[in-house]
Amino acid sequence: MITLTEENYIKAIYHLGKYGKEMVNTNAIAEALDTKASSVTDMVKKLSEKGYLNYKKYQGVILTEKGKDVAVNIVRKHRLWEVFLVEKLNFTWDEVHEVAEHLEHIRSEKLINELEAFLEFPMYDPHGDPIPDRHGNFKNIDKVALAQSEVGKVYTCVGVKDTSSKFLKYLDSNNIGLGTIIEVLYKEPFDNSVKIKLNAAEMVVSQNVAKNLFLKEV
Amino acid sequence: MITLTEENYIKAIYHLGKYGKEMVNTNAIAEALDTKASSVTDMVKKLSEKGYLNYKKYQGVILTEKGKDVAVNIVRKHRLWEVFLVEKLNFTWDEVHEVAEHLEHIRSEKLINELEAFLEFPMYDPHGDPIPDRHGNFKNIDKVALAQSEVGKVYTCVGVKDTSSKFLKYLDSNNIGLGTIIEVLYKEPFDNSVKIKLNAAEMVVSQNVAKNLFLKEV
DNA sequence: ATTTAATTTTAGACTAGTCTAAATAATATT
DNA sequence: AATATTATTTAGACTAGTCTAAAATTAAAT
Ligand SMILES: [Mn+2]
Ligand SMILES: [Mn+2]
Ligand SMILES: [Mn+2]
Ligand SMILES: [Mn+2]
Repeated sequence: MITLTEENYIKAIYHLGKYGKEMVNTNAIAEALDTKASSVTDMVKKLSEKGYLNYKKYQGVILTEKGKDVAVNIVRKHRLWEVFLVEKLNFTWDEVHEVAEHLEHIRSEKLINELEAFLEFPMYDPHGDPIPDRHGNFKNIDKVALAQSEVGKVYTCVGVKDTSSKFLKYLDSNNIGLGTIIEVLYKEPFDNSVKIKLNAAEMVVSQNVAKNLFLKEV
Repeated sequence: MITLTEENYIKAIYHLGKYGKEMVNTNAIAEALDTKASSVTDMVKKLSEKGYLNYKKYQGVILTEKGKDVAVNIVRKHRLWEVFLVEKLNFTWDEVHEVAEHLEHIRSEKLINELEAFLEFPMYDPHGDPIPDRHGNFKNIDKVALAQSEVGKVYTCVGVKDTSSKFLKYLDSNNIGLGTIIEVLYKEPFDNSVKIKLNAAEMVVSQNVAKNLFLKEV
């Protein structure tokens, strides 16, 4: 039996370690889950004993295959619920995360597979993140942050890194969303801000924004 | 803050006490929640302190208005999710209860109100039970158990008392469901079994079945 | 190579919820 | 009315998860 709390730890470790590929240290987990480092130490010991990850004292943890399977399954549920909320229940992309955080823990194979079919097997969630299929397979779209884009080229917005309500509302208020066409006009070396063209208008976004907006060449 | 466990206790007490109108004793709660009487005592003390019910030692508990509000809201969520599972996700009426038991605890006003609208404001759940509106109002249909029906009259099946998978599958295998027309042919005094006519065929059902099937005169 | 700082772990305590076993109260039976 | 039975509560212990404060380890800076 796996608990809701254990699932949250495993998912956090999965994301912090780039899909479970890198080691993750204690403080990073504590930060992500808004808890204390000592609590994390206790939990990773337990998760290690249960076979979800490998733990070396003072070194950090890395997910096992078993741990990655759990993580991917939760991510799958999280993203499918997000699609449901936006497509069927009139949620906006800045409202879904909090609710999906709870729905992702509902345990029913039939529920999630039927939900997926009901939504007609969506490939991406409302933030542009890929949705794993029932076998845990998914492909990452090759995308580049606006901060790493090239001046003069034209891109489509395909995702966001920061999924906080604040950031998403900022994008909304500037008419930036998935599918928006963006031309990179100029990069200011002084503060790394970027001048872009969208909907025939020009605007300047900060480095912070440029780092959290993912694009794909058209 | 109210916990998931507290919600389950309050809902159980609500059902055991006929919509929170009657006192409920410790053992009944323990039985319903598959827990021990001593655990119940601890919990009702806490729920009493939190104002969800009135507790008198050795006497039992009865829900306060605050407690009833919580209960009705959980029942609302439970039944709306059941409708969703049957109407949209191809669940059968014997599969929904277990999953709804978890979904009912997801806390989001917007979620449940949008879900209700998405389902086009259903009046009844898949077992014929009424769904409270967002203000907690609902009306009980006037129904009678097959065991209390009158010989010679014709009824429609409008609900079930026992919602266990076993009972519902029994009904399925005999082609009895909500809306089924049933004529009461004969009541056997010896064992209180009932002979009925449905779909032009005759069959005999046990007292146990007769007590758990709700009908309405046509 | 020491000292300092940052990170991580341990030790001990706390809450929520549960259990068993013993004690108490209420009810039923003689 | 006294006794036996049942229902309920108390006492003490346990697990999951968390915290603070102190100890131990690792990494950084002299
Ligand atoms: Mn979560
Ligand atoms: Mn998302
Ligand atoms: Mn429940
Ligand atoms: Mn139901």
